Amino acid sequence: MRMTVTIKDVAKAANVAPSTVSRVIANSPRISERTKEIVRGAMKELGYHPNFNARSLANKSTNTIGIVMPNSANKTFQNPFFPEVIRGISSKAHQVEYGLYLSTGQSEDEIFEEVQHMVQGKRVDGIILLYSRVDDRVMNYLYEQKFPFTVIGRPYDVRKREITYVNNDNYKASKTVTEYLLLLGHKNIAFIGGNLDFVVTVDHMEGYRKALYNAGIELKDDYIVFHEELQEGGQEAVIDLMSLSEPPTAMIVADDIMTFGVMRMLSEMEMRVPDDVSIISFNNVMISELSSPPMTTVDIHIYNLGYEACNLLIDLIHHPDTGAKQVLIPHKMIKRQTTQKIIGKISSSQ
Amino acid sequence: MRMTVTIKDVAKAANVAPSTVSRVIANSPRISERTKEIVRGAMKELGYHPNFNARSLANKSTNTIGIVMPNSANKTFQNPFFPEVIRGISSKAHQVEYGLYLSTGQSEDEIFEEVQHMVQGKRVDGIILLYSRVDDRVMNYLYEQKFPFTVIGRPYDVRKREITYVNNDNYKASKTVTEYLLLLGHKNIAFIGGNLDFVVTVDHMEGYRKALYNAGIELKDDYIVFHEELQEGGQEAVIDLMSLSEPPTAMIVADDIMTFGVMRMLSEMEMRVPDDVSIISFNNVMISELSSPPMTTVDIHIYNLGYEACNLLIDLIHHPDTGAKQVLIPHKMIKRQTTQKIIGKISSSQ
DNA sequence: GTGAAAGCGCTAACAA
DNA sequence: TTGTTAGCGCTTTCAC
Repeated sequence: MRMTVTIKDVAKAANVAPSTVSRVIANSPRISERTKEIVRGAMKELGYHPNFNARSLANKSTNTIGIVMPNSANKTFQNPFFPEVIRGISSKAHQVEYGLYLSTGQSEDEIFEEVQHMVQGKRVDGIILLYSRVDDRVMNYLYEQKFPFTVIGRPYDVRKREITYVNNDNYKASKTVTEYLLLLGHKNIAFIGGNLDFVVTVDHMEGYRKALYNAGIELKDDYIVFHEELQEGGQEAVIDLMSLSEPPTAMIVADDIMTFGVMRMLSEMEMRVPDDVSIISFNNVMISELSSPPMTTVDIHIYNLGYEACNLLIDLIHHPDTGAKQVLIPHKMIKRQTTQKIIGKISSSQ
Repeated sequence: MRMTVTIKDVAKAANVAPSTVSRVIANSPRISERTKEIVRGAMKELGYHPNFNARSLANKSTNTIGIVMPNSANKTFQNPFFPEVIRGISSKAHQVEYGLYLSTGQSEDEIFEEVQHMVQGKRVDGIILLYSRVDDRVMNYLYEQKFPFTVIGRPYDVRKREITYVNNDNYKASKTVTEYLLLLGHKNIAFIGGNLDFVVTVDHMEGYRKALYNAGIELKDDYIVFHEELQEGGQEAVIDLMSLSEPPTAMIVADDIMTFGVMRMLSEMEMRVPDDVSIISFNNVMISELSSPPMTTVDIHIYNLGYEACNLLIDLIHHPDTGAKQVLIPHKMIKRQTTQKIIGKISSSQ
């Protein structure tokens, strides 16, 4: 294999000093156009490419950002949500010529250790957390280290204003969606949430409660279920809910993929959607429109979440001393065909 | 912010030479347990973490592998296939303490340029290509550079044996699936393939042709359609196919996600699956079992594809001079409920 | 506008 | 078993 060509080789070939070559790479204005051309010529001729690690070492900056995903041991990760956020992140990162480094840990401990390595080993300049957990160890660590990071989702605790994040107004979205169902005449509305450790689940819950409260409808514990697993979760939830003496006529589901499970189980039980049960869920991932019937869901603009998170992070890296920022990505309810007025149905009480 | 603690600081604190500390990090057997302990103590005390870039520079190895995805501009990337391969890759990578670096390019040109940077800039030790395209520029480049890389899918051309890859026997899978449909009595079998630039599509096609040929059934061009887009693609394909004077009674679909589109459109046309049309597709991504009815599909063991690709790559990096290897991941048809015997010509019974 | 030289933090010969 | 020292390839003062 041919030897690597370094800055020195180029310098020799162009008859200049290594430092000059370095300046040409950085396109320093203090170098004359003439020598720039000569040097560039030599670089081309020799097939020179700057060594990334050498630059990073001298520079103390890597031009790469770390992406930390929730523990991929469970199936959470299979959610098309992730490719889509990453697509958003990628897009911004590519614009500013930053690279992406991915966490590989499968358990919480592994991830934590990995993040420490990224940070202390100076492997990345900043980190994006693709999730927000209640009292998350990784987030706390990053915060204490004052390492640049942004979160997709909102921090649960009081440091809200000291942490840079991008989020949807999940509380509001959930509230609206509940109100919508209420307007359609539903009174027995179930809530199928994700893992309660995630802040988004908490927010969804609160929105749901508030809407029911405002409408003067009593909260039924039986109508509220949480499930971690996306596929089985949805299915189990349906079994539980439909076994109740007064089964719900509408369901709010935390995640589109879960909705597939919900609809699947419902159809197995020969319940029709939306005739027997109305459903609204969240996210609007690509395949959401491909359910039969296509699902009504809240588009949270996943791509934008990723893009903006990256944008904020880049800012933070360049200007570490400006305060933390928070960005809210607007959501939008996409009405498709899993919701319907409750008219004929006599099964409702009160 | 506190100064970074380096190997020298540790050396001083432990009263040894920097090189000794370095050897302790590498856990060299030539260092006595006693000094190892002392040094480790000092490391802990000072909160030492090795600088990744410095190591890489001195080492000429980065312990990270690059993942190159197809251009994420189009929706291909949203396929849950990708999180799942990456999960497989992650898993192996984490075992051997390798990091993952992700391509961010959106177009073919951008990706090509990026790969060059990764390779020439020594940013990664090896690369995994998550797709195999006919006559792919990136693959050709890597091949010429003799840079360690593995492909998920098979190279199209004659260099088959000189390139390390992991693949399914897509030809065979497609042939089997076609034969199965034939056995169920179907004669009008359509094929809905992906982008013909991808080798997998070619292989699927060939398997389908071969099975029909063996059965003495003439190939109808009208029954063969290709679509790039997963969602719209499936739907458009159905429109075309069902408009034929003799519409197919069975369909082989390149991808589970596409099948969702296919089923969606079919249900819109009030065609029932499997009563009116049987469907088999490929991949068995997580949500495949959540279609209504759950789809029959070929499980290609996506996770294993990723895991094995990473495994091969690590091997290649450590032993660049052993020849190229090829690994075939077995597939398995998962019979669910979208296939059925064709009994009466008129969709009947039940 | 350009060059010389001192690092960035670590590894690996070569010595001892 | 451990220390000395010369790099790895680049950036960046400080001179000129």
